[in-house]
Amino acid sequence: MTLRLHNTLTGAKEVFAPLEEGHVRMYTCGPTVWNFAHVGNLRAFLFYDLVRRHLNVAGYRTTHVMNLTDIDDRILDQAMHAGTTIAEYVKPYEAAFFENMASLRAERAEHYPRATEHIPEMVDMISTLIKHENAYVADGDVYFRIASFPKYGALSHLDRAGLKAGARVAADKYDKESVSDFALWKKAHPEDEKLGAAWDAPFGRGRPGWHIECSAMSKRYLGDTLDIHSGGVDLMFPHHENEIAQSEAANHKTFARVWLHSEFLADATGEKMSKSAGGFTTLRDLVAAGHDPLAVRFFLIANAHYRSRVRLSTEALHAAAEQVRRLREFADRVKRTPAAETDDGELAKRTAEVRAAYREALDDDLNLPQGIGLAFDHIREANAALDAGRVGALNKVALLALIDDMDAHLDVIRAEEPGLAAEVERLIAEREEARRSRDFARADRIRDDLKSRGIALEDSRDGVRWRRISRVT
RNA sequence: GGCGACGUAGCCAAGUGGUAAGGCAGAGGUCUGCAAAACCUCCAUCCCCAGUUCGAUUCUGGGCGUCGCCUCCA
Repeated sequence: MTLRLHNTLTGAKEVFAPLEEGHVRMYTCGPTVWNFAHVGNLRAFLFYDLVRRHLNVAGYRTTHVMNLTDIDDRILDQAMHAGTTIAEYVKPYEAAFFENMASLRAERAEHYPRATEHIPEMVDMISTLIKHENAYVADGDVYFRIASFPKYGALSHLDRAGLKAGARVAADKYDKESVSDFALWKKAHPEDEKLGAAWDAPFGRGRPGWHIECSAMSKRYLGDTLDIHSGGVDLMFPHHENEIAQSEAANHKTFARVWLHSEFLADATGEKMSKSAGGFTTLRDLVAAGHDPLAVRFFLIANAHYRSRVRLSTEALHAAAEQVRRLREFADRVKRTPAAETDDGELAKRTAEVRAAYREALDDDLNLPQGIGLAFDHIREANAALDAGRVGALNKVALLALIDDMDAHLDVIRAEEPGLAAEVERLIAEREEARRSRDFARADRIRDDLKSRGIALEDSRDGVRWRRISRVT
């Protein structure tokens, strides 16, 4: 089983092997905590989660770093309007980010470095770049000299001529040598002091530019060369391109060996969801509309391949919720069904084949949608076998192994249900009483009532089962 | 203007040079007090045109359409 990943740098799927045997160093671009993350942001973050989970499945230990950008122009603006410091302004959004990640069941990264806590590392790197003449000071600001880095544009495949032809580069008010030179350090303005957004540096008091934090913090936690660097496609240019320029000019080493970029999420109109464009949807919005975070998770990682665009829609979320429901139902059924006398040997063999095929799909550039499709096909077969009483002890073990394989990525199957409220339990008992006395009208009334409150009941030979259901139809 | 992606059933979506996984929705059944769940059956020739080929949805060219990046952006 060979893991192959699509490397943006080469535009091809490549066999993946980390620099250090058995250990993957991975840096992923995290949130700018100036606002609540929208579902598009969350898609990227869950993509990182999928990557790290599959690396673990493939037997690698991971050191995963995800930065928190807690200083940038938007934060400065907002903090100013709010009359507070950037550190205070950012707090609730940072907390919301971690809440989102938890309810979407993303595994925690090993490190979540904050930009403002790594100013010295950035200052060091900028000093090195100035010394090497890859950067220059202009009126208190420091810029990276793109002319000093011939490889610039290799990742995004944009050449300098193309950039100029864009003609959208604003007329610059600063003394940059070239319009495409980008800021490493911005001179402090008086108002920055009140916001707590100014630091001393050999080249003048100020604050860091956006890109330098990733170069400095990845070096601090992962060293000069990363195995994997990933982010949304929209970070490819200029952000990732700039990171490469800074890091490689400063360290004289390959910065990241593999670049993974996840496609964006579109809103209902089919256009990219973005904060600046106005309308965007947060996890909180979806939950308020009755969607289960587990369905949102499934939708974001399993509905479509990470390199294809997806459109957020109620229908798609509902389909995702149904798939989650089916998976959970199946897992539950396999677990609670007593082993049959007969064990269908063919079924066990097929289960092993499906497990292998599932793994292969994931190894092929993380094709989770394909893997899920294969699994669902088999689940139908397994359900039929359960109906027919052909699932014995061996088959149960095999099927549970398949479920575990899937849940290693999905993590929506074994996620535990919230406990039953005492009142709901009482109502179920009451309904059972009504059924025993054949008062079906009353029994149905109770069931309907529970359903409207998001609890579905199923009568079966071995008792009443309940489960939470999506309130969205 | 430059660079790029995509266009598969009502919806979402995987995929391959040899006549198209899966999920949702829908229809009909089995089971059940009724439901639900589960299972069974039904439901597409892959945007258009031309070319390469024994054969293309899959390769090449053109067209149409949608979208992205080139500017803050996951």
